[in-house]
Amino acid sequence: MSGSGTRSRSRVKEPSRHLALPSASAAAKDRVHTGYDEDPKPAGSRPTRAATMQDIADALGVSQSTVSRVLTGSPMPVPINPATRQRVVEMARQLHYRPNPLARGLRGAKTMLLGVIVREITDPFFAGAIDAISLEAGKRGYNVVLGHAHGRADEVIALRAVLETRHCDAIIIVGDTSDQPRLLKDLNETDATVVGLWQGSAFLPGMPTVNVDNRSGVMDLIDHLIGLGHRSFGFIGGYFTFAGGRELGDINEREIAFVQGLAERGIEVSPEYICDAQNNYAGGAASFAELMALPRPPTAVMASTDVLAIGALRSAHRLGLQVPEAVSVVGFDDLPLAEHTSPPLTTVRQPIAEMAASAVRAAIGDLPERGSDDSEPIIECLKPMLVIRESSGPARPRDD
Amino acid sequence: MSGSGTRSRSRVKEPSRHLALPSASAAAKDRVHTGYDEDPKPAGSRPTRAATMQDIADALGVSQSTVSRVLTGSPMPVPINPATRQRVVEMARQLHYRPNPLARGLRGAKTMLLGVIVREITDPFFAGAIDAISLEAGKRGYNVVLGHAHGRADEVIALRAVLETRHCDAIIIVGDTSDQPRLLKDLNETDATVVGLWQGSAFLPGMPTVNVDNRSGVMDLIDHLIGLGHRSFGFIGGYFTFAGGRELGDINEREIAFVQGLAERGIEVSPEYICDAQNNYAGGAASFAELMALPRPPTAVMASTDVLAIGALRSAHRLGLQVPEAVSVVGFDDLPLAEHTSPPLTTVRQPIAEMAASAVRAAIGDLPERGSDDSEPIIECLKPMLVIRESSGPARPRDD
DNA sequence: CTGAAAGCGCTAACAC
DNA sequence: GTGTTAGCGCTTTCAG
Repeated sequence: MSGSGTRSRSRVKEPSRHLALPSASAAAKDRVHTGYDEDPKPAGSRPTRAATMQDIADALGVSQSTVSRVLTGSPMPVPINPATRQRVVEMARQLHYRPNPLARGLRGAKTMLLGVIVREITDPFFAGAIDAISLEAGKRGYNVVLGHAHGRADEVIALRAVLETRHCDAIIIVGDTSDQPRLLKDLNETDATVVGLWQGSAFLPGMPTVNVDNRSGVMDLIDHLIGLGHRSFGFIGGYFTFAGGRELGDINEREIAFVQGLAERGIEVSPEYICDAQNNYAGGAASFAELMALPRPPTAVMASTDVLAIGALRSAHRLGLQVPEAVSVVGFDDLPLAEHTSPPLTTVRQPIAEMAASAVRAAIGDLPERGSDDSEPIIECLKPMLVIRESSGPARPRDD
Repeated sequence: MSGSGTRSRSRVKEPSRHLALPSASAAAKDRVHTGYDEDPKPAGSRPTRAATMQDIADALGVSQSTVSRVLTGSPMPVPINPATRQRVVEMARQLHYRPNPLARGLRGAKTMLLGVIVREITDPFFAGAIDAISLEAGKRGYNVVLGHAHGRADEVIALRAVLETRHCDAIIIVGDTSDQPRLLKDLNETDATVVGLWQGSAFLPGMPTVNVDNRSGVMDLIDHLIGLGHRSFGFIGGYFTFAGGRELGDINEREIAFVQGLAERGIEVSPEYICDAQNNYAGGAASFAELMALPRPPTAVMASTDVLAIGALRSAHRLGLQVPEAVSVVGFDDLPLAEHTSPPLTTVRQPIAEMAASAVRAAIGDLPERGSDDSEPIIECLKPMLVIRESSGPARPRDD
């Protein structure tokens, strides 16, 4: 059967297709003139073109659909002759066959790509987040496409790019984006599922979101500090350059929780005890110095992120201030570095892995086997955990 | 002309396609079964299906190829009636038309995706590298697909995934992979360009690679230290868990340069002065402690990465050793954190941005406008720069 | 068990 | 200027 009506659309190997096939079938008359390339191979660079199913079919004298059936995977809807199957598989390997995901995608298959939009990879916290997400995604056979916002203006563009290029089955937005109204609007025009992670309180209605319970973390910190005798506090907020000076969701929530929580404990904090800085080491250092320069500096400083806290620690060292003897410093996040600073940082640990897992689950569904469970909450809010180390200690006696 | 033979493949909106079209156009008579969408929208979940060119064409009563010509971009090979163009553009917007990259890709278009395989995103150095790469790629309209190796076994798999899913036009491999022979072999079967970044000396012959000049950096450090009077050195090498205990390319090169460079200056270092550790803060701390526990501890410790050096700094602090008075500590990389440690770290700065730019250029060619320049070297090796801060100082007088 | 045929959404060579 | 036609590589009926 390999001789006669075996083709129709079964195109023939032309000189143009640089792929050494075992044999050339006899259907040359079928061609109209594809005009597709008389071997314009530029300059001995690219290796041979990837083999297609048709190549395998032609080489074997079977139909392309048979090849497809064999190679297409397990849920064998149609029984196939073991012998044929065997030959196909063999030839596939021999030809280094690789399925073309684009073609599969066109037919409706998933791309197995998860888009992740993030503000700063360079921020150790987000780096960890990506790590966790990509690990989780990997478990489900997904790869991560990074939509990286290096600056305010770029963000929208990055996102558009990931969207325009609708390669992604789903998208996770990491970090607050309330300053990017268009971004979220755009997202709604995608057919991909969009979920938010660490969106602070700024999530979009209807968008599945997973957050940390910032208030809970801050309260733990406050109670810990108050328990140590502190009554005078400083706060370092943080923002990213391109957020237009606005604080971002989570950090903003932490600041509010700080002020409110203290108030609930009968402690008022005046505005000069609250600093804002760029969310990086230098910003934390500068703010800390500002706080210490106050007429009556606080005995405890709470930084809204570990990065800021680490900057503060450095600043204290430079100022000759012992931590925690002279001032206590606490952070938020519990970065890997937090236990290796001098002194090790008291902070609040975010359940990054769980949060990432949750977000990924919301984005691309449960592990392959399981069915979807629509009863899940749209907004999840996980509690962080207080981690007491050495940067917090008894309040030094007030001077007054 | 819009009336007669207008379709053939111009398929009709069937109930299955949930897309609300503005009007039924004159081509309605063509329809075989107009029921164009009883809006069978499942259950208020997914928004409407993305519009296709055909949808636009049908709505306007023009041919799909006309739509394609209009929407396909600038290099207008064929003149189009401004009026038609206008209507098409308008309808496209109205229908929220988004080109389907998969279909375009099938037709041979680039995916505009750059694969990046990296060992650890969590390592601040690599995080910075990704940042730089993604920035550079963005300038060319490319997005980054992360192939993340969370552990030894996974690496090959991650890579395969990125390859299997041949979405990427090119791939950059960040970090040494000589322990992954299969990986590089696999890569050769791809039709995407593969370039190596920080491959150490382990690059694959023929694969474009860009590296740092590790020897040059180490020599700078050595000379700096010798200039300060140091004669007794310790070295902290590093490896990743899954590299099977082997040191990785760059780190390995640094160790060799360390030993050789010192030898050239007439200084021999015995093996116990060379420690290996996992390349993280804890590893650096442990190795430093080991070194200090030696009968005659070195007066200067060179860590092969800043991460290790930062761990060492922490260890020194815990041991009550002043840096640099008691010991000098130097690193390699110049992480953002390096200038915010206590004391700020003397290290060697890698030209990350330039290296990333170089790699991206090698991977996806020059900026859109420019033509390709084949005269470039396959292997580039950039020189790092010594950055002297406060963690290095005069050698303390020898006890003997 | 296997082949033929119809597209997925888009580009491009060819007609009028 | 615009329509027709042929696919890109693969999945999926529908017929044998």
